[in-house]
Amino acid sequence: MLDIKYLRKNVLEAEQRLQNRGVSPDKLTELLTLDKERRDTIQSVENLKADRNAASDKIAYAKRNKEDASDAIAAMQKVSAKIKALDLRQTELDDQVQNLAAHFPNLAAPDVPVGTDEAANVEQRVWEPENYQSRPHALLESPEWLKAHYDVGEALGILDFERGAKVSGARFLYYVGDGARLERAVYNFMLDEHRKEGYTEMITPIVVNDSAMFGTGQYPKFQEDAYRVEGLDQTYIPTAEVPLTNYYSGETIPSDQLPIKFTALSPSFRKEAGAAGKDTRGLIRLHQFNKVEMVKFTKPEQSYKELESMTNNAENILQKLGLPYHVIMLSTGDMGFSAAKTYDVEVWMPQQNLYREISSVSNTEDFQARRMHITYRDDNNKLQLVHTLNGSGLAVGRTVAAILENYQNEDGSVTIPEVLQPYMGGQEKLVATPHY
RNA sequence: GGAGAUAUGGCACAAUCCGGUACUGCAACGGACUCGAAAUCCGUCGAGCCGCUUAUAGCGGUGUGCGGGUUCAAAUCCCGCUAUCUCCUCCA
Repeated sequence: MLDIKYLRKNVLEAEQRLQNRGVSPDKLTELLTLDKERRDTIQSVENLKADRNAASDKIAYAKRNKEDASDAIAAMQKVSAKIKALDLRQTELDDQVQNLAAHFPNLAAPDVPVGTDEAANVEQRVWEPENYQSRPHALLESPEWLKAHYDVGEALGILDFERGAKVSGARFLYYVGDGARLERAVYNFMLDEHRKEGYTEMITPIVVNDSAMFGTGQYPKFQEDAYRVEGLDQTYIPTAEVPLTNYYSGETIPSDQLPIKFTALSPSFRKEAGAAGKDTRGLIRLHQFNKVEMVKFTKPEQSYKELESMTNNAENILQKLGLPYHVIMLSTGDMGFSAAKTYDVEVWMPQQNLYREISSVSNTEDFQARRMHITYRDDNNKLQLVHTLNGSGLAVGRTVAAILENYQNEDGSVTIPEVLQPYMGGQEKLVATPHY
């Protein structure tokens, strides 16, 4: 949620910044008009209430002295009727202002490139392992035997998309045998790495209420992509960002505890409405996938430093796994609803010959904190909104996909990245196993 | 799932039956005493949110778990909801 006082006082600047995020200036005018009417109504009703409070005192005083107060009561009956009508009007206007404001995306930080889509994104840096040139995957033209991760997985008998579709539907799968073991190794490795960086590990509810979904900005605008429990005020989380960030909703965090860092593995559920036909095969786009998430609560002055370090925490995982990647800064048109600034980390997929998003790290500044009412006390003991950040660290399924493509061998086997071998009982390779 | 109870400031509580300025204590803050501190004494203290204005402040509104209703007036009466506790039932 944006600060309506800021919008009121900086109309021209706000119009421009909103336009950068694809919001027409008309919307702002509409909001501010409603807001003005709302404030006028408040003033009228508050004057009446002040009168009524004074009159009520007099009535109470008269009654205590056994005096007649029926004239005053009759007069107040009329005033109260007026107050009731105005209160009703004010509630309507409050709702309208809130509903409208709830659909405004966050404003972008000043250094975010302005653009309408991903074409305006700006590459920040590229990384690949030192010995990467020695592997065939780095060749500009992939060798013929190089397979897509889903073909590797199916040939090894460790990914079963068919049975996933049979039992659940499209975009669901079973991991089988070493596949399940590899997935488990990957997320255990990620959680251990984040723990070393000072993140507190959490296991969260994976069903949350509407107010939590509103708090992080999924609701009210993006309900069609969510798995909502029918007839209940509950939704299967699209990301652990929701329960992790809402952990402190409505609370004041003691300022000496900031910054606070959480990490959690959770399944993520997405309907992928509007993505029909995209990435229909493999682990890239599923209705249910595992993700290790990172969340931070910080003071405003430290949030951008923490954004950089959170991005580095995501990169660290890929570096230790030896997977090539690059980091891009998203443009104003490509960022998510709640973000003020976002870095995407994209991993190299040699068979597709392109980078795929494997992590998205955002600073939402006080946008989510204002929706959730998460505050701290500053040096003057005044309540201020915290800044919240979130990032994937990383999408587990996509990491498995990247390993299968980057570490596959000509004989169809897959070498297990060294850092994962201790998590797989010392196993060094995935080879085809008899299957069920 | 069934029955009962509870929800009031940072904390602990009173007022609820029978509607009329939300009591008191602790904590906190300011001051006195003291070389200093403790103790003691005096004073202040409804957080947050909203609006207005002469804007580091002042005034007003709101505010007794949440949402409604009745009333000139609701912590108090009525309806709905949520959470917590106890017991029963069930269960991993």
